Amino acid sequence: MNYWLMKSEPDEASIHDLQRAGTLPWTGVRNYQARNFMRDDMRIGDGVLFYHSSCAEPGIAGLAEVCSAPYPDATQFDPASPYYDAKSKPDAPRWLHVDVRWRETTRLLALTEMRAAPELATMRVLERGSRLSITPVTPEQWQAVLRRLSGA
DNA sequence: GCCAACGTTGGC
DNA sequence: GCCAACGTTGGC
Repeated sequence: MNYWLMKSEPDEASIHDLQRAGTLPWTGVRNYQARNFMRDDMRIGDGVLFYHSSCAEPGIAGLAEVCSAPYPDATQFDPASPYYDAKSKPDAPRWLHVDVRWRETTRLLALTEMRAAPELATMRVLERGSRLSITPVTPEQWQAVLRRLSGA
């Protein structure tokens, strides 16, 4: 069992969108490191910290879980999609993704609070210059986030 | 394989 | 909108 932090712009897909939909395909990842995490290291049932980015109040907005094996991202073959990749061929898809299932919409654990929390200081997403949309989370970090969200 | 130019991310 | 950080591209 692994844990992850996954960034989404709430304008594109918020935790509320995920709650409504139940599950969503995590389309649009166009970074090799993030893709490799999904392709090589994610397992069904892995825990996901759902993070809102590029918005007024960035931070962790809920909990989710990986609910599919990796499979090709259809948007890479769609010329009308902003995620279209002309160099990717259907017989050798370059981009793939997993599906994610809603678990809980939490209070917002704001980025400012995350930065101020000593027990979260090691989180990859907080590293200077970190832009990766998917980062691994340790079991200790996961537990620390849950403790903080439960107000303990 | 180097590396400059360029593009993107994302907080502020 | 700014800009630091960093990934990607492409000429050589």
